Amino acid sequence: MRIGAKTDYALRAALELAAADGDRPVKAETIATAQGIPPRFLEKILNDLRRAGLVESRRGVDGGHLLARPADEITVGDVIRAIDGPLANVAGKRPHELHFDGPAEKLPAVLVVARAALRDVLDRTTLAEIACGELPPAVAAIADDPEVWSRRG
Amino acid sequence: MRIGAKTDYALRAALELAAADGDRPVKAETIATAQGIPPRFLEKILNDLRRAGLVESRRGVDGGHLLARPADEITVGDVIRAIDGPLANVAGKRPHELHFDGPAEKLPAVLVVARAALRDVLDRTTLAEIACGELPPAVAAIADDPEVWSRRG
DNA sequence: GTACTGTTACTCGGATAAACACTGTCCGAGTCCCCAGGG
DNA sequence: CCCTGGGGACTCGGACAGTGTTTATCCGAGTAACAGTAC
Repeated sequence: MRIGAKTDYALRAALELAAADGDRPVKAETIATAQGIPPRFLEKILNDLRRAGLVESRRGVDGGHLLARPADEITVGDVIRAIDGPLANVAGKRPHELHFDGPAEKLPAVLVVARAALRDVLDRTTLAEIACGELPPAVAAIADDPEVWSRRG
Repeated sequence: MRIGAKTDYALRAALELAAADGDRPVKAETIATAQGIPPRFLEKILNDLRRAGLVESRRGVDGGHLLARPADEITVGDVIRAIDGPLANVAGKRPHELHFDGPAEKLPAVLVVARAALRDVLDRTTLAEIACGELPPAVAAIADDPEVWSRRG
């Protein structure tokens, strides 16, 4: 699970929009200073999110950006996919498209299960839940286990 | 979860070693032709695996490579970490090292849980289990669900 | 009052670029085993 | 039978290169709201 700076920025920007969720759009620069994101780069990112249908933009005075859907209908997985493409890929292919011979035959199955495990977390948690600090019960239960935080990565 | 060609090669090479697990080493080129891996590149990969302590090598006639530990004590996660570094990183840091202010405060918790979910699959499944086609029950149960294979990823 | 025009503030989209990672190749050097040959 | 030397087979390690990705930056163009102005 490699998450680049761009995707990280996108997630935090989306959360900033989720928190400010009124009718009034939020300016790119407001988000940039709030989260310490390079302003010009952030514009590009918001563009990507807009093209993915997650964000809407308004030009002109008092313009800015706002979420295209309610914050409780957008998941972390949605944002990651908008920036990075599919959650899991192996050498450029999706895990379920792989075909190996010999002892590696069952390897794709393991990777597919790993992808499912990721989805189970990332597609279950919405921006609204993170923004107001109340994670889904299944996620919060694991996050409360200190073991999960300390061990090697 | 982005897995590059190199990590993919490493996994398949390790499985090839797991399957041939006798005392006699396997030549790099044998593995390369069996799995369709560029031979020179594979040598580099086997070197990385050796430096990570997963593989041992013997030079000379009848030399080659073999697993440093029994195949049922090496997990998929071990191989991925040997090639790629930590399973999860966000903008170059480990998920549990992140600190955000404002609405993104709980984001690291979600990512840590996602990492734990990945580990739960990748650190549970050993090379031996894949090589002989018998996945751990918890993994096999999910892999048998056709839903997991078809949906977007 | 209405229509027109200009200003301002912000987004949109593409061009540009440095740094880095990925994928793969090449080659010389090191090392081990086996066999041959001599004592 | 033992010892020694050579050759073949294979790994070791690093240098090198082409390509693509990441992480930005910059700038001109588009556009919406608002204010001011002429009729």
